Amino acid sequence: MARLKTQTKELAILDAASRVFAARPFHEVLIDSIASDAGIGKGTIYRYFETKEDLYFATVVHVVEGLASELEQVSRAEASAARKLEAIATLILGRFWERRYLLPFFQRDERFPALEVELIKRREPILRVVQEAILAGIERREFRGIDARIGADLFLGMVRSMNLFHTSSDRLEDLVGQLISVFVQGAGRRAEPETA
Amino acid sequence: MARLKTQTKELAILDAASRVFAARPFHEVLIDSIASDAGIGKGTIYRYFETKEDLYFATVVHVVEGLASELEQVSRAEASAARKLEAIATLILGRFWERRYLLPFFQRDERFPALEVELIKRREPILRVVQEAILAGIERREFRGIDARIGADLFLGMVRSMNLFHTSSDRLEDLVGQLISVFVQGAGRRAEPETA
Amino acid sequence: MARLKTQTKELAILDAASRVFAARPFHEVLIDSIASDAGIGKGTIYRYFETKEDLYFATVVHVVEGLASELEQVSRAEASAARKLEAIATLILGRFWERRYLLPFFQRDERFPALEVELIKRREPILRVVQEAILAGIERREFRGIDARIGADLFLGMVRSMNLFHTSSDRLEDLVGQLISVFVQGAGRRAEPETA
Amino acid sequence: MARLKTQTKELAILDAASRVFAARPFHEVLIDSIASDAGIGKGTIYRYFETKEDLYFATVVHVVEGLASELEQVSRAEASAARKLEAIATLILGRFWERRYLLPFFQRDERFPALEVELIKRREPILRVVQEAILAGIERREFRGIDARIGADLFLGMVRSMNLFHTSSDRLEDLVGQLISVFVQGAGRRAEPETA
DNA sequence: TATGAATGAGCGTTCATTCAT
DNA sequence: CATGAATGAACGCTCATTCAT
Repeated sequence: MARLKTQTKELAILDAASRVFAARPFHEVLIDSIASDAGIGKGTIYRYFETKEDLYFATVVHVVEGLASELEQVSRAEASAARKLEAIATLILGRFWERRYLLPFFQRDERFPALEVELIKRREPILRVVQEAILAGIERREFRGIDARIGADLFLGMVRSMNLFHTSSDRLEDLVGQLISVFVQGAGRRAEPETA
Repeated sequence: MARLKTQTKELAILDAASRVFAARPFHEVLIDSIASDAGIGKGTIYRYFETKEDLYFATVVHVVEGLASELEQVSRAEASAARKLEAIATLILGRFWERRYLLPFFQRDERFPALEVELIKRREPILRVVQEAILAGIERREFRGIDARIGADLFLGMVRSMNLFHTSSDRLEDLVGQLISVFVQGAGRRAEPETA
Repeated sequence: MARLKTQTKELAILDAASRVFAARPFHEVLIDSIASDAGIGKGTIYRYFETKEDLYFATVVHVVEGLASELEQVSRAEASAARKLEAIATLILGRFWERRYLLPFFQRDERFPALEVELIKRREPILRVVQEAILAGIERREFRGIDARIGADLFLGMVRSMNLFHTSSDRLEDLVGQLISVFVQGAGRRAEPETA
Repeated sequence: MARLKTQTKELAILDAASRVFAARPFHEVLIDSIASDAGIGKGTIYRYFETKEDLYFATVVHVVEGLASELEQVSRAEASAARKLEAIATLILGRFWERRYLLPFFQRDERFPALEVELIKRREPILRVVQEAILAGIERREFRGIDARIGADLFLGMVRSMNLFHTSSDRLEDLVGQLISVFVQGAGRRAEPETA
């Protein structure tokens, strides 16, 4: 049970950290804020994480892993590529709708060159789920043969944009609908005329 | 001439600031670095800008305005919507290919809630150029009737992704090609009927 | 038996503390180190000693008393003053040969003005043994009539120097020999008359 | 003149530091205390010294060098060995009569193993002056052939004792007199009887 | 006007002490 | 009684900002 308690407190810290880091950039986050958000003393954080940077890194990993495992459920479902991507976008945006800052977690972060490689590795699972959805779409002849890595980056770039720039009147489903529509059909008109 | 000198020095500071802010997040940038990059004394910066935040804001405005005026050239050219968007993406990525950090300038930045509105207003010109290209495309019946504001956000999100995640082996033209191809035609296959 | 147990644990703490305090200055000693050296929990120390300073003080007293009782044996023995001082130096240096830090215990320590008086009182027994040896020497007309208090301070100062600056190639007996020789005969040559 | 100003401020800091470090052990000295003793802001100290440890080391060097150069004057004077040692003791004790803590500067300080070697090297000049006085005494047949290194350590150990344990009623000259008397003639009686 | 030395508020981190188990 | 997880006061160091020159 001590084990459980420890796990619990570490998780409480990570949850608090993910809330606080989500709201402000690294250097504006005070360890004190995280401690008080977690409802614990500042020193306690240092029982679980050696430095502020370690905590930041652990938080990114925590958040990304949580998201990745949810995304993998989606990925395993039987559905068309478009439906899968729709589910992915909905899930990511739903999770971060009110926390615009955390998304930088999924961006390159050159602040910590030493962690850069590791962060990119952690971003992989999410990128991979998108890539797999695209590849499955290509195999099922729903998608044409685009580069899946670049396609996934483009897709996630659109998701990030929707996260950063949605206004209070925007509805999640609408934005996802537009996003999927552009990603799948493109903005261009069908070339019907040319068949005439 | 004094006027000119002043202008010149202010510009020198803004140029230095745009280089330095482009390389690191706000809080890691030292006023000293900007001063020495500009080849002037640290105190001089405070003759032109009241605080570090003011300088940051002025730098964003400076960079965005420079880019916006270049983009407006593109916008006025006679070309298909796809070509215009291609030129826009090429211009933005070319300008920031080696400076991954500056792009956050075009993102919402909740660090300065007081400046938020102003920053969004400054981002407008760029967004507008993209929106106009899309609207022109719709008018010319090259594009279908998508929401131009959302379409522009999606487009810029893809551009941002290419900026953040390109590797050293990626070539600018290829990435732009893929981006335009996805944005215009989508990832989906043409509807079967037309092959009949 | 509970009494014995308590005594035992208190002694275990004091022994651990004397080892740890001997190795580093007060502020670099962690209560944790003492606890783990004693093989007990950190909280336990606080059952026996109110604060770190109290423990430090008790440790000095403990060490000094242990040394003093050994020195008193020497003092009671029937021997020349020179032999007694030799035995005293040998005993002190032997005990601290490998622990250069504990000797500050025998120095004035202005860190704790409140304890200063008490510490000086605790240092007394050692000083007294040396003083008594000197006084006995004077009485036995082996020594001339020097001030015994100052003489004892000078003697202990030499002992301290040998402790602080001996190198790995120095042998204890040699250093003690030189020390006694200087203290008893001085560095000066015998007065010429005796050569006549 | 800027050069002079800089020198002046650095010296002011070193002087303040030597006062403050002389009064308390390293870990009890606050950078703030040194700054306010020097009458400057805390940050200023960091313009001249990288860390607290660097400042400590520089202070030791500063004090020792100041003392060493004074001592070398003594050393070059034409006088008997006893007179030279008397002058040395008077000079050291006079300088530290009211600052008991600084003497640890001349002791081994295992706190900074990295600096240990360097500190011992800095202590050299002082030790050397004493050694040279002893060697000169031997050559002039005022002293017998004792080991000069050990003799110098013993001598400085006595000086240190006088510094640490003098009381308010002690007079400097008396203590120095006793010290020299013991070091030169020893505590032992002349062996007159045996000449009889 | 331009400079850069000086400043001190502010934050990450440590560790003696407490107290629930 | 014994423990060690939790605590927060305290301090070294940084860096935006000021101001004497």
